Amino acid sequence: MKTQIITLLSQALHNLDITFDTDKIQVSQTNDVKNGDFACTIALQLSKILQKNPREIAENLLSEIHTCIKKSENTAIEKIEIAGPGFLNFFISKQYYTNSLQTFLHAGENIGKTQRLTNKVFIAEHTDPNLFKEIHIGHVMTNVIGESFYRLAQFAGATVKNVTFQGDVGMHIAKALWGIQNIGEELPLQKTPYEKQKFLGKCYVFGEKHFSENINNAKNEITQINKEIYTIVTNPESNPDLAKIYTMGCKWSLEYLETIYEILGSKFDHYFLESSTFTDGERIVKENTAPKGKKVFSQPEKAIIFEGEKFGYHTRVFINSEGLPTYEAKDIGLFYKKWEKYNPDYSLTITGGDQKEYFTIVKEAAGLINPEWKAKTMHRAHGILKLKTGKMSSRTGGIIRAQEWIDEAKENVFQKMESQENSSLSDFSHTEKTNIAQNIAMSAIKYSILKVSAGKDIVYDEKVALDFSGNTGPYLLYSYVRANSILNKIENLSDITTSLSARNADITVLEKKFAQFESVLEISLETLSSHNLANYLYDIASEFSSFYAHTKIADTTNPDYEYNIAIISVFKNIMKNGLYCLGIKTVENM
RNA sequence: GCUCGCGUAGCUCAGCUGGAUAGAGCGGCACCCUUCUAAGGUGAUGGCCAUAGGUUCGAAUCCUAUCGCGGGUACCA
Repeated sequence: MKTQIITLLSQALHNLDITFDTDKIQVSQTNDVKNGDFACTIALQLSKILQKNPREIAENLLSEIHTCIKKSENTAIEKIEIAGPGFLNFFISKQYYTNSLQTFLHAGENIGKTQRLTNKVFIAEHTDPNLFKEIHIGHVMTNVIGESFYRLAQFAGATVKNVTFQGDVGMHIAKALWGIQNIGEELPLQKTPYEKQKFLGKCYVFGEKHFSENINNAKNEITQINKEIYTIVTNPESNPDLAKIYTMGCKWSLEYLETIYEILGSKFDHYFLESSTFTDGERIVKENTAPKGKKVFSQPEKAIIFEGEKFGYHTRVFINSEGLPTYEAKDIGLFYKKWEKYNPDYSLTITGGDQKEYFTIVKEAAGLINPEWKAKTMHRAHGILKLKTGKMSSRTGGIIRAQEWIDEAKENVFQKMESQENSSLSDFSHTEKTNIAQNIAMSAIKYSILKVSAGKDIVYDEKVALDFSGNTGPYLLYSYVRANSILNKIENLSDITTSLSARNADITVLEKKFAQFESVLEISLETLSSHNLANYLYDIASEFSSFYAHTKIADTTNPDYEYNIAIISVFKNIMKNGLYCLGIKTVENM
């Protein structure tokens, strides 16, 4: 409809011999019924250029628009008014809304899916845990944001690849290995994957503490272990004892990670490991180091560096003075691997905000090696999930484990479910209720992350996990459950909604918002801001709740019965697909 | 120091390619279950949009400066 109005306006402008760039015509959907359905500021924009009173311009435009409408036999626009300083307010006919509702209904469960990125390969890299270390709430944040973009790209028709880059070599591993050797505790061989992971995390913290405070010569020993790890991955025989605990630890971590990915709802197409990228990274960096090669990097002393100052950034080390590749070189290796494996059109990486400049610099260097790497890579830095005490760090052990956060939320939801009166869940088994509780808890966690614009810090306090009313994930799920519950009671649903006649009562705000769904999905992906989608879904859930409270929907005596059912049906599909794009799984009962 | 980002209601945040009276949620106040799930709905209250200038018919939005907070700043990731 918006484009129709713009076409109409540009036609009218043309007829009046006014030159104005069509792209600059501003038409927006209004929030207040009295301002019509769409408003245009064209007369205000023109007043500067034409040196005329905006209302006068609006009058002239209006009569020309009417002429154009008559010629084109356009019936969708019912009325146009001039308001305020010179707004043109367009009122749309009921029949138009009936037709579009019918279209949305026809789209069914595919509503929101487009072909925009067909034949494009889109990689989403996120979560990026370090083996041996604990998975904390910061990882959840990266995961939730990344998963959302993965799904948005999927809805846009792209060939999507969900990947993660796991750190299995480097100082953190050395610290953990040293910790295992020196902590003086028995290995939890018979324990659960979670207990094993906790043990590894504890060893890491132990090693880190001894390293940073250099207790018992730990610094030298750990540095030595770090060097050996790089050898072990290609030749385990170089240090069989160390290789044994290294392999064991990696296995434990990977096993546990699978369980947490399962809970988070992420399925990865590929797991990149640092151990398999550092060789390529190292090679490529050396090939491009002055005096030979492309001279991307230089080696003024022992370390190989990238002089970022030339690009307005700062210098970063790619291969350290020990001759070992840093994370920077591993990332170069990752660029290489991604292109070798997928040759993506879009390669998105999600990290914390503290890596914003780091990533920009590595991307800059990568672009000098292969321009495509830079051109097709996007980076979304998100804020830090902070404790009130400050930035959380797994180095110091001051972390909140992802598992604990989720378990706590799940337990809270379960309690809430049990305390509900008139619960529809009374016949459900404990397992079924637990599953529902988990979905609701995850919706609360995911939505609390996605509803604010990525890039901003989230200050975590206990309430985040406890908050289930208002602008929250459970509120959205609840609206879905209520809509679903109504539709389940309708027997001949498809018969009712095949051919609608115009609504007798006024057009609802809810159905006006349906038309925005597709563009919200598009904007969310293009601007890498899922909070647009999150806020949109809250908006329609809120409209739905109000509609629900004021209208008896399943009332067959209501002349708008069929129309109302159609609205609810479309709402349900939009909510389901919208939540899917946020990585939130719907529940049928709660 | 340099550099990037942020500062909107008591709290947490939307709104920022300039447009009609700056919007939500939470908390507090007053109502609503003889209607499909009250994890809900309705109403009232709550704002020098950090500060000071500038551009403009029009600024929370753009520009400049100041203050406050945070990230980054050579061998961590």
